Amino acid sequence: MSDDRRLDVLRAIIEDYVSTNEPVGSKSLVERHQLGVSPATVRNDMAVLEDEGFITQPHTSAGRVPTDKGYRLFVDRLSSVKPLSPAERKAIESFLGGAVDLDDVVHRTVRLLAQLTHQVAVVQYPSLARSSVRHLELVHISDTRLLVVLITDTGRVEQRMLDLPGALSEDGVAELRTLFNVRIAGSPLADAPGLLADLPDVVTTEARPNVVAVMTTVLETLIERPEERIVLAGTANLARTTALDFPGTIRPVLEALEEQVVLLRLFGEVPDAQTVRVSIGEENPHEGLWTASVVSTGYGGSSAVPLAGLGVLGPTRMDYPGAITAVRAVARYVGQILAEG
Amino acid sequence: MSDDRRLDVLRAIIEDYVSTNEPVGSKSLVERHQLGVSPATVRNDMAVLEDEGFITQPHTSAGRVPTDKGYRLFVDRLSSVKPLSPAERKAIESFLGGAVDLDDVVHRTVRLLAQLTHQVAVVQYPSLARSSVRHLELVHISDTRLLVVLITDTGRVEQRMLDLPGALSEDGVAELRTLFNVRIAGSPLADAPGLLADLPDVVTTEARPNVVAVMTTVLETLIERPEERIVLAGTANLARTTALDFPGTIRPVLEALEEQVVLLRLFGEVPDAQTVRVSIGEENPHEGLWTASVVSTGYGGSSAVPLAGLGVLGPTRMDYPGAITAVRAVARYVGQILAEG
DNA sequence: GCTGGCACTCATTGGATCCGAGTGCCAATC
DNA sequence: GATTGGCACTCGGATCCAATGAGTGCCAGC
Repeated sequence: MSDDRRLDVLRAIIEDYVSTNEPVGSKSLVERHQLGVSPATVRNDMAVLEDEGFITQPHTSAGRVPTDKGYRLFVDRLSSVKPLSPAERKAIESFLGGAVDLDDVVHRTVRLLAQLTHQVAVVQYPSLARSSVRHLELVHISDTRLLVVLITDTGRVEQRMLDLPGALSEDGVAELRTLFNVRIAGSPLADAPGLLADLPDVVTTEARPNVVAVMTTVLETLIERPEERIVLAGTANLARTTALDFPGTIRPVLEALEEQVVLLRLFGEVPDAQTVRVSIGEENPHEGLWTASVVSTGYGGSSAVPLAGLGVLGPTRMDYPGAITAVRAVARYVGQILAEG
Repeated sequence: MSDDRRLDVLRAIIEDYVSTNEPVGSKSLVERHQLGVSPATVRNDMAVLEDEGFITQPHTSAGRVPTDKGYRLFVDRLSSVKPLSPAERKAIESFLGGAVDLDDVVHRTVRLLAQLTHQVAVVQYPSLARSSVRHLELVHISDTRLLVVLITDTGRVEQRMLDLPGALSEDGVAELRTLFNVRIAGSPLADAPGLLADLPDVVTTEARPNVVAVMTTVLETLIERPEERIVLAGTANLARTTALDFPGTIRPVLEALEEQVVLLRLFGEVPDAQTVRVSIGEENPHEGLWTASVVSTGYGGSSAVPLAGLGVLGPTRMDYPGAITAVRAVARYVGQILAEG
């Protein structure tokens, strides 16, 4: 039964190709790995692997290159988990530990991921919808102007300036503040519309316009503005790749990375925080990313319902075990930090 | 006196080179422009221009390409201001007008600039140091926990969680809030340390630890964290450029753009909001940007002391008049919006 | 000072050739 | 039946060469 060896050959091909970035031939394969067979045998195995669609040759007289399907098999069945070195673990801990607020956490995370994996890193801000209200602050600017500040338990802060339809004193603002906080403080943002729905009915007619105005602003604030929700780092790593990785140019990839919609779809259904999802080449939803792979996972929140996603993106010729390990570890630490903060 | 015509020739060379991205020869020059002289005459002028270092030829039998020095002269003396089309003006106004808060303004601005100029756009967040305190909000989370929220007149919000050395009731928090706001609300952040310095001395001994704790946090918050202060867009435009623009690869440029330190230096001494600064090729401080040009200006604040900078970056082969116009116009609109909001 | 003419340069292009890495296949071997 | 050495074959890449032509510099004449 030589099925096992064929998989060994596939693994060897992928490892060599990832590290050398050159199509790998039967001879160099047996030289670099202890396969215990001759090049001719390996060639037979390679022919079968090619028939099955796991590898391909760029041109007749060249070595083999893994296909998307080959990487897929490698990731699913062949790659053993690569443990994090104590030094790396320490680096993650100390680098993320120094963060002072949510923005800082997110930015440190994305740069750390880019550095660990030498790929493009992508981190999504904790979703507003899945956070809870820590506090709603109303700041009296003038009698007809109010600053609405919404603070979530993940440390996110959203604010809006608001022109009131009627005048409101400092004390009036304080009343409003209590009115709102009693209802929504501590509750998930998603529940806010329901919790506030009856507000206009429980206040006096004259207070109503102001209450409605504040309520409208608060509810508007809950609507995500996708523009600001994703942060990138390490795009320069894309330029490190060669013509074999991205046919022609990295431009479509850079363009895809600038479209927030595309990035959001990468985290469309984030897996739970324990699972790392790998999306290879044409498995990706967006055409511009068909030459790339994405390793992503959820972080924060409960493990079943993560707060948001993070991950790395690179050429399909990627060190998957390394990327998976890094992504998982970073996600875990970020989750911890958010839970503490 | 043929000096004028020589400058006309330089202008023509730059215009052609910018639009065609190919070294321009004497023959095609006279074909595309009404210079009123023969190719031979133009050749003589070109020889002089080359002697003076304004143009160069990539190889002997090729046309001429402008040098950094040539672009410099073009920008300083030759380029007439390109007016904004009404459509563009309208687009700027409506696109920026829809912004709901500071983050939104900044992100819309950077994307707008990238789209208008087809270059990489860079926008710096309004500097904390040059803003004033609109309000300092202290939110009582528990008796030993406080959320400090600093809101500036530019709409920027910074927050910190704080563990108190001693217990503090809701009323105590309210007192503290007043204590601080009376002193610093409305004042420039830069003055805050001076305005708060006497605080520990005017409160009771038992209140002092808490006051000092809050004070420390507030002052820490004033220290800029450079990591979050700059936003990019349009990096995909870099990949659009050819081998002539960036020798070899765009990687050093992308790398420079990821180093916040480098970007901050681009705005090191922002010119006043009326002036647009152009930094060409090797005039740039960072080696990675020696093949690029930066068009930047200040925005917001008083025109003498702008709040921060914005600009675009691209190959030295850039449409300078267009970029200058776009940068100036966008800066003006953003300044207006910040002043209103 | 401008222009037409002309010899010269040299990157680019296309074609022809060689080289070699790598393959597929087959007969021999274990 | 799996493995292996041998061998013919393929074809991309490197090298060389000649032809091409865009563009130049220079000069004599207007």
